[in-house]
Amino acid sequence: MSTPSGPAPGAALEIVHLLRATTVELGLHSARFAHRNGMHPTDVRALIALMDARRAGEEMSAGRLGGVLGLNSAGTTALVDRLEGAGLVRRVRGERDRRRVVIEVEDRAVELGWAFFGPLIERSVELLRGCDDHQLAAIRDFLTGVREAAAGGR
Amino acid sequence: MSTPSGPAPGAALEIVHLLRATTVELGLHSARFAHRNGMHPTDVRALIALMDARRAGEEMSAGRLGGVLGLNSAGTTALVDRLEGAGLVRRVRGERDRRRVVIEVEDRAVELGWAFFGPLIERSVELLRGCDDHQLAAIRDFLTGVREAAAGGR
DNA sequence: GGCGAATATCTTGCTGAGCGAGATGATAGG
DNA sequence: CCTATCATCTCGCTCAGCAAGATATTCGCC
Repeated sequence: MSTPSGPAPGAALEIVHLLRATTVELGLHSARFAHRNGMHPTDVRALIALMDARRAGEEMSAGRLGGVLGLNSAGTTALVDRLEGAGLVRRVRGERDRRRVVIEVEDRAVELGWAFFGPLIERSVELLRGCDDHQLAAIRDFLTGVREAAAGGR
Repeated sequence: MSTPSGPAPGAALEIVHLLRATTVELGLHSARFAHRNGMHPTDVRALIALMDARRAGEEMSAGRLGGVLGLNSAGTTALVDRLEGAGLVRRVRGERDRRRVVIEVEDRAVELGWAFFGPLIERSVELLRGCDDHQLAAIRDFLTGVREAAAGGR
């Protein structure tokens, strides 16, 4: 009994382990989605980044997409070729700056993603429905803290 | 007003989004670890699986490792060749069944992993230190539920 | 005990994602 | 206009992972 506020000694480590296991499982879930649609993990990451940008109301150019995913220009071109060939995105020449190529997601990709990830999202929301403000704040603070710690590791 | 106990309408969705962002950030963190040590993402996943097995007191054979990672036998052999060449694991012929090859992690790999992931783990534990039992239970139940939902998607 | 089926790993040859270097097309500054 | 710069694409290559088959070991059956 040396921890003044900690309720159980190994409980925290157990939760850290559980977060890692959850991360792994979500990764496998994405991999299944990719495999089932003849895609690669990078393609799924690209679609997620594109949809995030769209939700934020931002344009995503080819170069920026490559930067987010850590690809060089050649790999980015090949990626967009794959996605465009699969009918999931389209290239649109930049209006203001005609050097740029803006990548837009087709509705089909959004539907595809929602059909696969929708149930998981709904289930997650349902899991949170039984929580009070105090508990939601704890979950939010924990995830935010871990995310910042992981990002802070340079 | 349709949610009887839900405290805020969009708060749940926000947390789901936050979990995904955290997952992405943890993946990037692993990728940095891999890149910094001249490894590939699969190599890191393999080391994690090996250390998990060791902590659970189980032996990890080459075939089982490949199964966990979703590789076929050829890819598994190449993976173990890489890790062995880097001095991170060693092959040990099975004692009871001499067809098997048991993969054991070298101490060096454990130290390497701890040096990189240790601070993140410690920070996570610290984040949980301020939580009471009620909040810890909420975090645990949420993560467990999401993990099961992701795994349940076949 | 010995023989054939089953099991675990390794070898060979190939496909394709991603990298480095450089070409092509578009814009801005003098 | 002419050059420097920027965004993207093309070419040639490397290497992770797959499919198929070779090799070594064990187990069941007679």
